Amino acid sequence: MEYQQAKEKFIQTWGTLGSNWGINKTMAQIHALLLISPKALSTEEVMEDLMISRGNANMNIRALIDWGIVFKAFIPGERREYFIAEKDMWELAKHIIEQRKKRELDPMMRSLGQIGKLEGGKTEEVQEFEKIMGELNVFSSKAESMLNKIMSANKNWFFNFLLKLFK
Amino acid sequence: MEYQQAKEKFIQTWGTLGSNWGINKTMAQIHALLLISPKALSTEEVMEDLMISRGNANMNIRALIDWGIVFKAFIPGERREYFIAEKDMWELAKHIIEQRKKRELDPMMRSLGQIGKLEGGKTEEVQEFEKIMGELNVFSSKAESMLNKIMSANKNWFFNFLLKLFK
DNA sequence: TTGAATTTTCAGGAATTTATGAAAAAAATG
DNA sequence: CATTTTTTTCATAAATTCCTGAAAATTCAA
Repeated sequence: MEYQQAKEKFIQTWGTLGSNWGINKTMAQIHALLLISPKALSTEEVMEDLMISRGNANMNIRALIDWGIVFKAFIPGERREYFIAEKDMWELAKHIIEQRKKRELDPMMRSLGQIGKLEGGKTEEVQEFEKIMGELNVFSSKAESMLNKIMSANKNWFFNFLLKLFK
Repeated sequence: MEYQQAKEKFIQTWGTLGSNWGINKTMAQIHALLLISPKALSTEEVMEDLMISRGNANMNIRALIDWGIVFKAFIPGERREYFIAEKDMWELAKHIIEQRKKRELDPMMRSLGQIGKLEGGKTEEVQEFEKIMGELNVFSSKAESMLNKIMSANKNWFFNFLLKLFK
């Protein structure tokens, strides 16, 4: 396959994946473009490559920066801003998971936390409700601690590797 | 808080969570309703409780069944169909993860797999592209094997519990 | 300062997704 | 079978999300 063709396929695929997971397609496509680009790109270049408007490019680049998976790159002698993506897959996954947790799961658990103890008689409905809420809490805290373990395990893989070498 | 109020809050919250993650709101709300319901509900009851149309209720209940997180319940002497949700949080998570992987991640990886070796000279772009593709592959297979381990670990928690009791 | 280059914002329009409701199909009853 | 009940389908409407482009704001260099 030819490079240009492969690149387009990747950008397209990454965009579809994003939109399936509630991330807007353009944002995911910009991310894909920066991910495979060996050098930092300007807003101008992103606009041209993906054929999107300035407003769209700007908004989505900012959003990627907010997520911590794209950074500004300072290019000496250049006035415009250039952008580059986080290329380490584990860092990338870590940031995405952290952000989504912070933005969506935490508010949800807080919202459910507000429910507190239910008044009135313990009807069958109320009992079931309280049971499910309890299980949700247990689940979410277990899942969180596991994710933390996984992420720190993979962050320290090099250290672990050294450890194994010498043990 | 009163039961009815808590129930509405939960359904609302679960619906928002779903739509953030690319699952349609009504589907998530029906799921929430069935999750906290101690008894199986009919399409009629779902429609009434969530104030949605028959078509909408039907389509989304079918989708939940497709996902393997809602089942038909046979109620003796009843003509209509009744539905009940998977209540075990780990089973629930397992099904959702499996399905999304199967429906979205696997096709993506397959699509990227089609890219194969790139023709022509190994320019800087081509090198970077191949590097990122390689890392994506490593990442996705590692992530998959970890998820499998986690899920099976939690499936066997009772066995592990017994093991600890006697060790 | 001034003015050119660059970035940001946002109202309105385009595109996509989701819901409705009535008709068709299917299933159960007798 | 014929009839009634229940489920499914799908064209169109409604709602939501996303994009554009031009104007406003900001930044920078001289």
